[in-house]
Amino acid sequence: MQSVCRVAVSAANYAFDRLYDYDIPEELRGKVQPGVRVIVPFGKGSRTCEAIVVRMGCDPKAEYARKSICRVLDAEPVMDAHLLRLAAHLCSTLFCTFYDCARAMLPAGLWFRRVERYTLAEEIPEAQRAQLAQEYPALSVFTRRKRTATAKEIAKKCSELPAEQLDALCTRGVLTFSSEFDRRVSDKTVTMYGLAMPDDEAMRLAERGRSPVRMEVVSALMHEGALSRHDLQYLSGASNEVLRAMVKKGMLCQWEEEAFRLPEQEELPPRQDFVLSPQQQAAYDGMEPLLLSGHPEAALLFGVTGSGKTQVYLRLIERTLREGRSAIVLVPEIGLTPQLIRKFMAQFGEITAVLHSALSVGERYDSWKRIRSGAARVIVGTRSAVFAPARNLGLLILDEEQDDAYKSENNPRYHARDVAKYRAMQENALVVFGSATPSIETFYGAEIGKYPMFLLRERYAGTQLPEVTIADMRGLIRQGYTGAVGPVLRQAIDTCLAQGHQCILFLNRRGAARQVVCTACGWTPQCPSCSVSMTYHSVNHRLVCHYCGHTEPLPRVCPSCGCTHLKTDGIGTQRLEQELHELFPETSVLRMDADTTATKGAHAKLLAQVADGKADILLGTQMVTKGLDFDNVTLVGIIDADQALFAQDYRARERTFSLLTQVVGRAGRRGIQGHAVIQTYSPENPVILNAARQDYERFYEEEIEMRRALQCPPAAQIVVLTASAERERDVLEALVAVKARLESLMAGQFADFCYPVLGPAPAAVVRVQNRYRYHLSIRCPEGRRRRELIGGVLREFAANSKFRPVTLYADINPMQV
DNA sequence: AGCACGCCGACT
DNA sequence: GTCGGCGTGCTC
Repeated sequence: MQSVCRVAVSAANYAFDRLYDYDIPEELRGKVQPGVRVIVPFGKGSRTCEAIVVRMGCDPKAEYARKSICRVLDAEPVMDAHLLRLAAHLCSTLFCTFYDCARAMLPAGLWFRRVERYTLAEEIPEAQRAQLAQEYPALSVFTRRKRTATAKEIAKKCSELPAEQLDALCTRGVLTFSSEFDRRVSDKTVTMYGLAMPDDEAMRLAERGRSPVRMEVVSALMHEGALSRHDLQYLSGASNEVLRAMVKKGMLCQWEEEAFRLPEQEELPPRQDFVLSPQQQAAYDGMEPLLLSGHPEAALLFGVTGSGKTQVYLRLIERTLREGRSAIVLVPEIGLTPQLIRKFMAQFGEITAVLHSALSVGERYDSWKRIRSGAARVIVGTRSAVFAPARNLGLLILDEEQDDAYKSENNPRYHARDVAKYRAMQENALVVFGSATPSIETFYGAEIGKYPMFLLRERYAGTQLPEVTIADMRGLIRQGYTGAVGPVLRQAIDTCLAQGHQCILFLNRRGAARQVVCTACGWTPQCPSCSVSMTYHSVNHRLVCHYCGHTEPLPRVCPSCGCTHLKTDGIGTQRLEQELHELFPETSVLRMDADTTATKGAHAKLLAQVADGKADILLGTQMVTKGLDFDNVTLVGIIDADQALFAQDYRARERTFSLLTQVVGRAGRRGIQGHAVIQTYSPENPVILNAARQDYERFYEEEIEMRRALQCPPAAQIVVLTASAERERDVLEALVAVKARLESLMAGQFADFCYPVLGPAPAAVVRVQNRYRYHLSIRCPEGRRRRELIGGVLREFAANSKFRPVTLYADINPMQV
């Protein structure tokens, strides 16, 4: 039996993240194996530290004294050989530590200990408790006020856990037992607040106390009736303390409510048999041999919006399952709707597992365990589900593969597409990239013959593509139109409503992006900790920073000149909602954006209202673009198509094209000719024209030329090194030093890997949460030399205490530069 | 990161 | 003489 092993420690930072050798004490020999987590002494002071066993054995020419493993945390591995290799591959290509990868790959539930709690039943009065305590001394831990205690607390007070007493008390109904994770990221319940007295009385009380915050709380609750803690704090700006005090004063009442749950226990619709259309069947027939080939494959399923890609996925998954293998389906965060989950649940029943950020830590952990055990073999989830410990993986599907949500913005800054390709290669699986508007990278791969491509050109059930009108918005203001809805769109809405149909209006901007400007001196409110101006939210009359979430009330007078005329400018969904109420007073408008869907379950409720025909106009941001199939929606309006084009990064055109194409595709689903109106100030822009024609190939041809000229992906990869610190000078000094180091290495040792280093340049938003951010960028190909050069420089940097206040990280092809 | 070691100034 | 300031270096 092996007596030594090599581990990756959690305490390591990038400068000293390598494998460390440890002795395995005799009594732990059988328990230590690759993939289990252990506790080891580490560093000068031999502090205890968590680590993961990466392999057995040790460095043969090691001449140092080894320390010994203290404890083994897992009975069975939490990472199999494939995932261990994947983690090693990711940390070398993405320049992060092994534990950064492990934390991304494993469910949060593994990192927190379970807490076992005993609670004194409500109907037990204090006197009875005291009496029972004579028979059961364990009850002396509880008092009139302390009615719940953890197993640890009880064990401490009683010198040892009186398990028999506690069991007996539980069976007698005196105590109840619960076992939960001690730090839960998202709970199954949310705390709700409501007024505990009549509205006017509460308001009078708040006024008498001369407390503006309390008045805000009362008025918010007067409007909404009841609100979750999160929403109430957002609307009123009240702190936890204020709310607690108001509950204590008897102004508010507080209760727990069930939070958003995925429809797991809900009755599932019966499994539907479906027949593939000829083109779907052709795509399936093309991919089936790839699935069964027994070696790694990748394919692009290029299907226009509404062509029924999902049916092809379902058939491929069925086939995978028949081979005894499992399948992972990834969807962008925004695409994972209850409707989609229900579809998979109905088809595959209890072997389906869902991995999604709305799950509580416990639920996520349970899903993960079911996958690891092999009980769940169809995994549907968002980005991080690409790491699901699927047994015998046969198929990986990335739906809407061009979506930005597949790229992680935190360490490890991976792209799910690349991880999927790597996993497929290692585990001999098939990857299917599905999209109506493939990313330029993927389509390029298909063009050069790297991936076979399968087409779905017709929309399901012969639905025609909508007729598209481009509405030129130039010069309208001069003609007296000040609103967001121009005459062409207005006419189209009228026609649509007159026919008894519904319409969707899409505004590519968040909630209430209204800039505040002082009409006298031009002052605009800035976030105190970020270099962006704050926007005005009319629901709560507050200014909000979209980068750090800071909010403050809208000042009555301009703090700069004292003028009382502050103009709240711009168009947000809220303002547009008002405008629509004025234009179409008889119709019901439903708004769907980050604000109205903030409360749990709100999203599903809104969708149900549209499906039931209770709303004539659905108005929203990004979230209305995907996955919504409503038979009665015949008109789609895009308020401001140019919005996404303004961003200067290389992906702006692609994002705009994809967004417009998808939104346009929402109109007219079944048998009815749909209509789309695109409002724009640049009606000759080729991206907009191509999107209106739904002409992907033409867009691609123009875009790939642009990417070649600008040396952007897929023509080249961009490595961006970002430095941040509280002092701007530190950031710049550090980056100048890093740039000099890179250049000197590329002049010498790395003469074979020499590329221009650009920068330092300020990040798109220079200051976020009081930290300044600048970056360097290098366009260079991936490979061993890049890993050595960038990895070496980052390691040197992390080891250099001179740069202590500055953090530096690398990002490959970041979403926004 | 976090801890020990080490080499100089202010102190009971 | 020693206590403690933080610069330097290492982590199996």
